[in-house]
Amino acid sequence: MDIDEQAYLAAYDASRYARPSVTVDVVLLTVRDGAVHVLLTRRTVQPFRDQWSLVGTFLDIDETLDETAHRALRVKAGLDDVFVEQLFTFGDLGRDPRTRVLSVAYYALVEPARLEAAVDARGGSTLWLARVADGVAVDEAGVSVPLPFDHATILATAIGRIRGKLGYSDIGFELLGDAFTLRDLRLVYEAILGRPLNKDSFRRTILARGVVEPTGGVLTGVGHRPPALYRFRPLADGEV
Amino acid sequence: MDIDEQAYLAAYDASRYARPSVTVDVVLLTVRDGAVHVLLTRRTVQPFRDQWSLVGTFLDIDETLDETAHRALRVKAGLDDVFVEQLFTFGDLGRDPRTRVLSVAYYALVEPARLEAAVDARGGSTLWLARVADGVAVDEAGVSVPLPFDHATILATAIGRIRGKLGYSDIGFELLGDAFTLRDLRLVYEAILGRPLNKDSFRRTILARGVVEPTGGVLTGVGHRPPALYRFRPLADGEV
DNA sequence: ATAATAGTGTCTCTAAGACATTATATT
DNA sequence: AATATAATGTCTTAGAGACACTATTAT
Repeated sequence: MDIDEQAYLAAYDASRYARPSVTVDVVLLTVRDGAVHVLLTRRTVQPFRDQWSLVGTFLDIDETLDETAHRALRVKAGLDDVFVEQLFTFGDLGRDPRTRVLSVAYYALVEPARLEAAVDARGGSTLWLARVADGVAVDEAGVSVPLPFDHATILATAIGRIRGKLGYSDIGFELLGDAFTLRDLRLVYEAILGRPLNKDSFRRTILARGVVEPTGGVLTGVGHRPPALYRFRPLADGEV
Repeated sequence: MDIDEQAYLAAYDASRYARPSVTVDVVLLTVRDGAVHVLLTRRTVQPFRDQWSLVGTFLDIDETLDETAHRALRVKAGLDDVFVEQLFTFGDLGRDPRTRVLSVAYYALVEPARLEAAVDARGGSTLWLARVADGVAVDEAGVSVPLPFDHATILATAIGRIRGKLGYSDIGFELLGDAFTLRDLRLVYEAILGRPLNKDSFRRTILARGVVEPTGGVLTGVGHRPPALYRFRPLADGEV
């Protein structure tokens, strides 16, 4: 860095350019009872006060985007150590009635037990694990839930993204606990894809990929032949 | 919207929250001579003055992110009507020495003839169509070119993304003109994937997908049997 | 014993790789 | 005529769907 550049940086005034506000909104998903669910939080402030919305917060000036996503989950849902991945940045002009606000959207995947515990801890009036049908949040009666801002678009985008990533990544395992049956795994896949999968091919394909290994245990008390339990085994670099 | 909400919005002060600066940086790619190339522009201002960088600009407060990407291409490279798609938003703390700057990165794909015309129009001292090897911009001697900010990461991310999208989208056709041979198309795929493809399977797979149709013409003057010319045929909705 | 799902084995079908063969231009 | 690539056809191989059959538990 030369003298010119040092002088330039010292004199730099960030307010010369108009700057938008930036939020991070997180689509926190799980699969329960064969259906995708999204964690919604009731807004306590204007605008859209009392409406159910995605978990989000304004970006702090000294934290990375990933850190903002984790902070939103920690503060708004009491969750730590959640798998998150950046989804898309939404920047349409009218998307926030207050002012120009960009939303850097993330999706997060977590096993249902942890989400249910989070909802129980905060109480059902502030958190709600809503079912998602065809990319739309719906209530118990199957009626679609209106979401503020462009959160409906963000949710639908997240569903589309993880649907696509399911085939070539290991994100499906984020939605399961430490031990699971191949049936559990298949139900997760079917819920996300929204269609049934061939039971036999699924077993063969998953086992052939080598991404799961038997724990040695079986699941008993199910009224039929006990299925073997598996755990996720991340493939070593370069391993087939 | 109720009275409370109207009053709230009227009184809203965006400066309450710290706001980052936001740029849009575009990875403008093409395939020429069997290799991926990226359009770089020489920086005329601090920081990193005179270094080659991606095409980018600060977000205007009243334009969408897509519009900013198109404006960057128009102003910095003289290109209109280019295919662009959002890539990822980069927000690490130290990525810009001036202040906190988010970069919403895009990639753009265009046929080589248009890019060469753009470089010729502006002159080689401001624009450079650099070859990309293994996700890294290199000069004529194959030596890697240092890029400012985290532009090297952005470029590598773009290459990875289009590599993945090649299999399940039609982005490959953005890199070709109106009429092309199946060989041209295969060379584009091979350049992006960085590996040779089976010639026969490629022909069969592409034709079976039905995304190209013969123009009726052939390419002559090639010293061997003239190959048929094809054009891109976007599939109708629901069409296999 | 019955019901229900787990798990194995086999056949078929489809798509891709390998390779041989014919076609048609330039030189 | 020689050469180079286009284009077609056939054989093989790998993986997924379909389905039959056996295994093992709870009730």
